[in-house]
Order: sequence, then structure tokens, then C-alpha cells
Amino acid sequence: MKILIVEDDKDLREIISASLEKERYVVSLAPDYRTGIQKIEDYDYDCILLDIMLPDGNGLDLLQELHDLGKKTSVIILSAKDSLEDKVQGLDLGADDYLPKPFHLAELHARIKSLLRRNQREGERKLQFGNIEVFPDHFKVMVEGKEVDLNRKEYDILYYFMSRPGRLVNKNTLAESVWGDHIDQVDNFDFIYAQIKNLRKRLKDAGATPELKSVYGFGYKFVVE
Amino acid sequence: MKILIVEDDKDLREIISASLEKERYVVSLAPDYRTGIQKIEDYDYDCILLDIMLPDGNGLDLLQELHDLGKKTSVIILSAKDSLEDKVQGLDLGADDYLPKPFHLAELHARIKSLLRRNQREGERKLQFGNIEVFPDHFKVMVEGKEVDLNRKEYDILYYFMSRPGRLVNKNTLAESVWGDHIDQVDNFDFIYAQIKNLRKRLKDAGATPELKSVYGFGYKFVVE
DNA sequence: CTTCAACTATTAAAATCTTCATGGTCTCAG
DNA sequence: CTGAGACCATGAAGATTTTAATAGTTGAAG
Repeated sequence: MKILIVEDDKDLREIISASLEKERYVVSLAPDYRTGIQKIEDYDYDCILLDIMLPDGNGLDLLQELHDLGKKTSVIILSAKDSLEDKVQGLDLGADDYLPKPFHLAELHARIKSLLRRNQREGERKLQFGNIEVFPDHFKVMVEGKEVDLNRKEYDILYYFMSRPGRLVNKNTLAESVWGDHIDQVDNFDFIYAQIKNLRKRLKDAGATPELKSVYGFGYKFVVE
Repeated sequence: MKILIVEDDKDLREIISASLEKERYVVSLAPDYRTGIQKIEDYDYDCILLDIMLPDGNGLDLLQELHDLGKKTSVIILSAKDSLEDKVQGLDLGADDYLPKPFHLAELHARIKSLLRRNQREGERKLQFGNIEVFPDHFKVMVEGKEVDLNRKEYDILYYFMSRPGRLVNKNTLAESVWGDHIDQVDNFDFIYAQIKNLRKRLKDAGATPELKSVYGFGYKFVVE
């Protein structure tokens, strides 16, 4: 497990570095923005600890750069400025966690561990309900071992219900979750009806056991009889 | 400004309450999940301070409930368990901030203030570049005071560039930001070319001064000559 | 200055998604 | 039990978005 520490405070850098090496991580160090960028371009890290305020630039730009390079490395932001703005912006730009200084090393270790564990599992996730399996990392749906072809919206809806089997789902919530923020308070749900209809047909044709039950005046519920 | 505190620890509840009242907030209290839900259903709050571990339920469920009720109230999670899982899940479920216990009252106040300020401004936001104005709260675009009609994807792309005027935008980044996570590493950008072409025509027809320049081998840049 | 390959633009066709019109279903009041 | 009104389902038309086919550009190598 390789970790890059981008941090200008020499003492802090060394302390973190030493503590991580003791845990058998492979650690790289960058004292400033420029060095950080360069290392990121040249190597692949499993995790980056990123200070926001660097002598020659802003850590958030580095985050953007990372994103533009298409790298999916996990990032934990370390910042003295515990401002909500920074935090929100950081998480927005794809940081995975935010740790305000000062922090305990134990805390940092815990977060790194949790993050890496989470990444590990990526690529082998699977949702299952009745005889339906959904593999979110490949946007693939299988019923009884046979692949089922769905359109994007159908997939999104199915995925949403697979994540909440048996649970009552309000139409407004569904709309917001699947269609996004453009939907505010809509006055008609025709677009939902249409997609639900298509999805039901797909599932029935594929022989799926779970069914999308309507709940009058409220929404839907995904259940297996 | 009305604030609801859902927290089972009586002492903490009273301390927070007192400190907020001193700042002239109107404060409501709920010692448990059940009471919390009920108050949320009955009243509209500007902000909710939510403990995760309650005697009769999990605060995260309350968050979900809030969402299902279609309420957009800002929520700050207060939790003793400073686990990344809880935090991520909480922010996922729409919490606006997360404050691990113990915390300073000053910190809490700062976050509340920042949150309320953010909400306040909602509804009057505007992006401007060249002679184009975008009103994100109404999905409305104006050029020289005249409204321009765009399709959703066209709007999304324009919005993206309006937020980053003059900045070089990589096609992969654009794809991921506008089309979402379904796009991973695509091998052809035909869908972008098609939409860019349409958006350019719309802007030109409307007489907009900024232009979408292609940058060979990389992406686009939104500039005014 | 050519030439070539990679990249971008353009148009039309295909696929997908939303809207519309219509008819069936559910709930509640009487 | 019945009727009225709200709610949901359905098929088809309409709009939007993506894909495919083709043509035009750009930048690098010779």
C-alpha cells in the first residue's frame, strides 16, 4: 500500500510518515504543490494525504488535477482551516475524507484503513434480491444467471430498488434520486409511470421473482411474494 | 430561525439549547427518535442538529425520513461515533455537515451560521460570462436579456463551462461531470461532439459573445475573444 | 511542403426518454 | 353499494439524446 503525503510542515510530515511506515505502508513525501503533482503523475498511490494550504499553491487544485488525469486515488484532506467551505469544496472535488488539524495519529490511521478497505471491495460488489443480481461496477443485471438488457433509466430505477428491497419508496424521492436535481416538485409523474411499466415488462420477461408493487397515493415497493 | 435539536443526552441538549437561544435562534428539543420525527412532520425548521445514536432508533433513519417527506431542511449530524462509515452514510443521505463529539460550542455556532447563510442565498444565484447569464435555480439562460431555450444536456454543458470560464476542460472530466458515473473510460466522444455542436449553434443563434473553443487532443475552453 | 494518422465536426438514422390521450383502479363519502 | 375524483397503467406520438457514417482539420514526421 503506497501513500503520498503532501504537506509543507516538515515536522508533521515526518511524524505521519514514521507512524505510517511502522504500519508497513510505503510512504512518499512531497513538501509542496509542484512536487506533489509530479509524483502523482509519475506514480500510482493507493491513498494521498493532502494539505490544503501549500507554499506554492492550493491543495484543492491538486485534487482537480488528479481528477483531470483520470486517477481514482483516494484522498484525505488535512487542513488547519476547518472551514465548512473548504470541506464541502474538497468533498465536492472528490476527496474521500476530511480531517481537521490537529488530529490524533490513531484517528488518521483508522481513516486510512477504512478507506483502503472500502476501495479493496470495489469491483466485486453485488446486490441480490430474489433471483435478481445487480453488479454495480459493470452496470450488469442477471436473472437466473442470464444477463438482462436494460436501458439506463430502467437500470437506475432497478438499482435504486435493489438497494432498498421491501422498502416503501415515495415517488418524489425516487424522482429526485434517479432523475436528479432538475426535478423539483413535479406535478405529474407520467415519466415515472412510463419507466416503471417498461421495467416491469423487462423483469417479467426475464422471469424475475421480485415485483414492483404500487402503493396507492405514495409510491412503490419492491417485494418478492 | 428555528432549530431542532434531536439529542438524548439531557445535559448536552440543554447546553446547546441555551447557547443557541442566546444567539436568538428559536430552539425546539427532542429527546428521542419518535419525538424528533413528529416535530419534523409538524413544523418546518431551518436547521436540525441530529444525534445518530438515539435510545429508540438511528438518527440516519430520521434523515431518510426527512428526505422522503420532501423536506430540504439543513441537517448537522452530531455523533460520538466518529466513524467514517457513519459520516459518509450521513452525508450521502443528505446531511449538510458532520460534527464529531466532543465539539466546541463556537464551532457548532459557526457551522450553523455558515449553513444558514448558504441556504439564504439560494434562489438568487447567477452565473455570468460575456453576455450570457445563467440562473441555476430556475434552469434559465439569458443572452442580452433575452431568454434562450436549451435542452437539458445543452444546459448541463453550458452550466459546467459557465462555472469554469476560460479554463481548459478535459473531455473525460466533462463526460463524467455532465453525464455522470455511467461513463467510465469511454473510447469515443461522439456524444460530446454532437452536443457541443448543438450548444454552439444555440449560442451563436442567440448572439452570445463567449465561444467554445476546441483544444486539439484535450477538450474545450469557454472564452470570449 | 506533403502525407498520414489522430482528432473533431456534421448530418442523418437509431435508440431512448418524456408527454399525451385514454382507460382502468382505488378510496372515500354518501 | 355506488359514484366521483384522485391515482395509476398503457400504448403511441413527440422530443431528446446517442450512435453511426462520412467528411473535414490539425499537428507531427519526413
